[in-house]
This record gives sequence, structure tokens and C-alpha cells, in this order.
Amino acid sequence: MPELPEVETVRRSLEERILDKVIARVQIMMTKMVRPGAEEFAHGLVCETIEKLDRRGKYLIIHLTGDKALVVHLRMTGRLIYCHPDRPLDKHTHVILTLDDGHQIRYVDIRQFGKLQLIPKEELGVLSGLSTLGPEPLSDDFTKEGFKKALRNKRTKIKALLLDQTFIAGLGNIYVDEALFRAKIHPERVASTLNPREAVRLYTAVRDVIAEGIENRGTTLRDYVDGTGQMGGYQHHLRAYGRENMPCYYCGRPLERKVVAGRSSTFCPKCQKA
DNA sequence: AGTGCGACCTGATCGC
DNA sequence: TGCGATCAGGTCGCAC
Repeated sequence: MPELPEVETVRRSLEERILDKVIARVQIMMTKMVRPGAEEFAHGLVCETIEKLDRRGKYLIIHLTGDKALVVHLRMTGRLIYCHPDRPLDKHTHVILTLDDGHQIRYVDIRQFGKLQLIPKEELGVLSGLSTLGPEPLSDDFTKEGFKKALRNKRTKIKALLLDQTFIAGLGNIYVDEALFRAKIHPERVASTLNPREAVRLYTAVRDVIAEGIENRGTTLRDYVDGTGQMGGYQHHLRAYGRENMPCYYCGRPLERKVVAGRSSTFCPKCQKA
């Protein structure tokens, strides 16, 4: 489910509603979703005030006023929903945080792959997965020159590289396919073989698709919704992902689908030459 | 260093 | 209508 634009949309939609609220009650229906144990998780959160909401890659980081932070990863089907307690419980609701404003934040996750981790803030810098993330694609430290240079010594397929969170943070299968399509680069191209013009095209494409994804409040294929339960809109703008056999926007020929880097990949065999 | 697989889960869809 | 196979936005660990 959620890639950077979806997580950022969740962050924004929650931020305006839960900032400065106090967590009054914690209910855990499925203990494996939380870290450390249920007991410690609940006790660590109760009476804490929500100070700040950050995002890094696909991680949502909820800073509390004490020395702790709640790190959330939605994986494939996780949802964080801010709602009134009267709203009927979704079938796969695993954790409920009740706030002092009378509302709740519910963690719902059909496939149960996600994780809510309560950790001391000083451990944010060492948490596996989070601490090893590459640059944010929209930040100043993701530079054209740095990107070009980094591609030069990578012998892996460009699709695998863009999916590698330690290389660049936040891209997933959808936005990688979109970026490669826009840059007219085949997903199986070996990264080091991209010429400078291609590298720049890809750099620009990555930033553009991520920015457009955020502007459109993310992509809803089936499960994704923001912090208020609203669907995204970027699914109407996709040009490659999920468009197998449909006409290429550039040349009109049917797009092809193939497994690359272990993921289903859709591309134009004519415009994105191998 | 890079690749390919299974594992973790539920549910939608498709072919028979 | 039913039933099994396949696939899904992510990541991790392991074998080669």
C-alpha cells in the first residue's frame, strides 16, 4: 500500500487533528502489531501528549512530549484512522488510542504486516530500517549530482535500486514504475549504464511523480485511505502502473508486464528500451 | 555485490 | 455455486 505520498498524506491529515492531544487510553487487540510488549507499549503511551508528526521515507514518526516516539510502518495494508468512537469497528482493527478530545486513532491492518514501535527518541537514529534510509526525494540533500554519481557504481537493475530504501527513501512499486516510464528508462537497465542525460531525466521524474502523488493525496488501489478515511486521487493519473496491455501515452503501443527485481513491473517496450 | 526465494497475512479475482 | 491457484502498495533473512 503506502509509499511516500500516501504516508505523507496520512501525516498531514492526522497532524491537524491530533497535535497537542493527550493519549487517554490504549487498547491492543493484536499484540504482535506493537513493540515492545503490549504492557510496556500501553503504559508508555498513556498520559503522553502528541507533540509532533514526522515522516521519513514510508515511516510515520509520532513524537510524544516525553522521551519517547511512536514509529509506525503501514507496510501493505495498514491504516491509521482518526474517528469518533461511535464509528463501527473495522474488522481488522488491532490497536486503538483514545485521545482526550474524545476521538480515537485506530490502527487497522488486513494483512497484519505493519508495526507500531514505541521507542526512546534517542533510538530513532539506530532503529533498523529507519536509520539506514537514503535521502528524501524532495529534500535538498537529494541532488542531481549526487544521484548521477551514485548510479555510476551500482551494477544492479535500476528498478531494484529505486526500490532500495537505503538508496532513496519512500519509493515503492507504483512510483518506481511511474518514474521509469516518464524518464523512458527500462526497469532492467543496469544502473551504471545510464548516461548523464538519462540520469537527469530519472532524477526529475522521481521528484515529479512523488510531488504529484502528494498533491493528489496519494494513490488508492484498494486499501489505502488517509487519516480521515478519505481515498487518494493519484490512481487517476497513473501512466504505467497497472496499465498492462493498455496504450502507451507516448507511442500508443500496448504496455507490457514482467517481473523485475521480484516485483510486477509495467512498462512500454518501445519507449523504455532495454 | 547482486539475485532469487520464502516468510509474514488476508482477501479479491480468475479460470475451471 | 464452489474451489483452488494466483496476485497484491513492503521488508527481512537466507542461500547461492
